[in-house]
Amino acid sequence: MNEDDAAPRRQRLTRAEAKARTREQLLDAAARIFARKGYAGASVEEIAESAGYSIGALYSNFASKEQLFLELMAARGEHRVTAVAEVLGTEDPVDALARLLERAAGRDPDLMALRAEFWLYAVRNPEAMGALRAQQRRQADALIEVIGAAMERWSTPPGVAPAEVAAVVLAMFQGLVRQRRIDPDRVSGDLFAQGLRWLFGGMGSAWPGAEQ
Amino acid sequence: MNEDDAAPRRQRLTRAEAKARTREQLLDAAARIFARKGYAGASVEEIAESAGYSIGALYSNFASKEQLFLELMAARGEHRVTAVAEVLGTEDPVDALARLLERAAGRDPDLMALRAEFWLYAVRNPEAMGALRAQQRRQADALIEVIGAAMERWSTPPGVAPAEVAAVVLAMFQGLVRQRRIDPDRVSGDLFAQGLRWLFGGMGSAWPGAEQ
DNA sequence: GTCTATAAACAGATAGAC
DNA sequence: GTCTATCTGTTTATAGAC
Repeated sequence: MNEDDAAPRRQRLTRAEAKARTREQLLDAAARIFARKGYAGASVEEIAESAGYSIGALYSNFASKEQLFLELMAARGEHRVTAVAEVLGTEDPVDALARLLERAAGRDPDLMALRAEFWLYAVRNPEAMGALRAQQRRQADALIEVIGAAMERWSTPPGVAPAEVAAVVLAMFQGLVRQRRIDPDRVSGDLFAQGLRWLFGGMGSAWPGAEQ
Repeated sequence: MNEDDAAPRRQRLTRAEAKARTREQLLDAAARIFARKGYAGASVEEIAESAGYSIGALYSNFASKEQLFLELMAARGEHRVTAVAEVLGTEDPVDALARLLERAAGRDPDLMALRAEFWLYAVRNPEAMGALRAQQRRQADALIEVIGAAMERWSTPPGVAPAEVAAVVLAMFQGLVRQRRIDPDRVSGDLFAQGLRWLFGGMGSAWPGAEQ
């Protein structure tokens, strides 16, 4: 209805772009503060200040603290379209897998805390579980692709489902990262790669006493 | 100085016993509420009411909300001296191990939430990490005993440290329990036992392409 | 020892200025 | 669109009655 429709490109930013930029900055700040203080422990004032805005600006972009958190939950995980092709070119799939996940965790030190916060929130508010489930499935699917390809180009076992392997690998990884934060002396950095070797080594051989 | 010293056993409870009982009830309530609402989200009023007492009674027994939480962190984990001997008598160590941990988790549905809450608190307040570390070591040590014995009475590999195996097993278990709460359809109940079979099966065989 | 009442600080959310 | 000022409810913690 106004001239912006005819001339969307101005000197710098249109109003819509400016607002979108503000939203992104607020979401980034929210990720930071929620990770460091927790959902209940973080205040909207601190989030707004950390983004360089006021409380009013926050409420102009998000209906409530809870909706801000939910939007953050839904948005994060989109960025994690892991570089699958890169991993497949290497010789040792286990080392590559270990490096892939270590790198993903090392990129952001607050990431595991935020994930734990998401998990707790979803456990306590089941109506939000869908968002977390979608995020976990994206993560698992990316891993399934890598693992499936690695299993195929290598000493492939017959009846092993890549989806199950991916779940176990992810569980092992997340569990070890959490344990390592508590007791670094007892959980060495190589333990994940070691565990992966045990895991993949046992997939081909049958278990003595197991009929499956 | 009074007659209680001479006659500690009365009709019902001494004053000290009554206070200790109140403390225990408050700690139980705190575990419940902290697990359901989180540390910051729980109010001392709700904890006191859930225990059947008033706020005043709570502050008569604990200096602050934070000290109540810290005392809870230090106390829990004592109860978890797992029944090791029972497991060792069975034929299949993997099934036994799977049942052992599943039972430990199934006993209290709030347990994983409380553990996650402890982890987040300790990550955010490093001075409290020692208490969590002590708790994790007790848990790991109990598992090391079971695994070490199982590894010995069975197709024992030579250079595998039970402590490392225990860490990996625990990580896999905790990770799968968390994933299962998010997406039960993709993480079946048998997956943990399956993962254990892969893991132990691969410990004996060398990995193709690995020199260790 | 535990309860009631209250103090003091802080939270989430809103209204109107600019 | 964003900021300042404020309303309202809730929180931790304390003081004094019993």
